[in-house]
Amino acid sequence: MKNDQLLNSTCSMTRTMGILGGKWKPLIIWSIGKRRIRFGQLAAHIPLISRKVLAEQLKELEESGLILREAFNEVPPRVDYLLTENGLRLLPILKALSEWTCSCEATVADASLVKTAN
Amino acid sequence: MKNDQLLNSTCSMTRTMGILGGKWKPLIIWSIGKRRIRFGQLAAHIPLISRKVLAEQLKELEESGLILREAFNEVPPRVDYLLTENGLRLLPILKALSEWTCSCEATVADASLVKTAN
DNA sequence: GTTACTAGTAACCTTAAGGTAACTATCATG
DNA sequence: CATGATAGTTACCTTAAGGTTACTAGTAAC
Repeated sequence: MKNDQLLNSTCSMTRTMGILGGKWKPLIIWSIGKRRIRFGQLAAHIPLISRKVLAEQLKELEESGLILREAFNEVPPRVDYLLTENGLRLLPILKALSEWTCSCEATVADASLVKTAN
Repeated sequence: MKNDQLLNSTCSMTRTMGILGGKWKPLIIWSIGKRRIRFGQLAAHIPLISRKVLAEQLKELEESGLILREAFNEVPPRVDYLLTENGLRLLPILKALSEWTCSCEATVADASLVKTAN
């Protein structure tokens, strides 16, 4: 599946998957949050993703207009990432998502308690 | 990356990606919505996904407790899918996501209007 | 009595996604 | 004067994800 096909859909949920689909982008946006953060910090914050993939995803997020990349002309290199307006507007939604996950886990935990009680 | 690693994370956003990560699951949940829907209808509703992958994703969603599968013992076979409580609670969040996408597109459209005006 | 219909599944193959290791440049420290 | 630190990138390879085709079963319509 080419991602373009998702992006060109007339269904806005399908286009959403074209922008945010995959395993990493919401997590990266959430990890950046409201602060300015360096590449290395970000990589340390999300240890499950390799630096190569992180760099790729960041480039795509920049192209989608969700993050800004600020490179300083220093050696050793320094690059900061931060969310754009559009990226920031995603944060409360991501927060709701993560709370949803926790509440789902709570229902599962309750169910297993009941099971244990039998 | 094994999906289990995401699911076992201590970070709830990472676990969220373990549950909903990928390109299809939110779209499938959104397509089911509040109704009861047959496999074939669902496939027709999301033409970009193949039936094989759709079946796989539905199975995973069922295992995650987000959808229910009701098979009728008929020939030709009939199977209905519908959201569980946990699945239903996701709908408003997905709606917010899709509205977010539309509003992002609006800002891009505005920007190109400005550009055209120059 | 052939055909179509449905909801998958299995085998097989292709493509996308991800991982690893090596490399760059230059300044600061030991 | 060698070492380490940073933010990547490239080449190369592996793994995950997805697509295609063929197949099933029993009833209904033609």
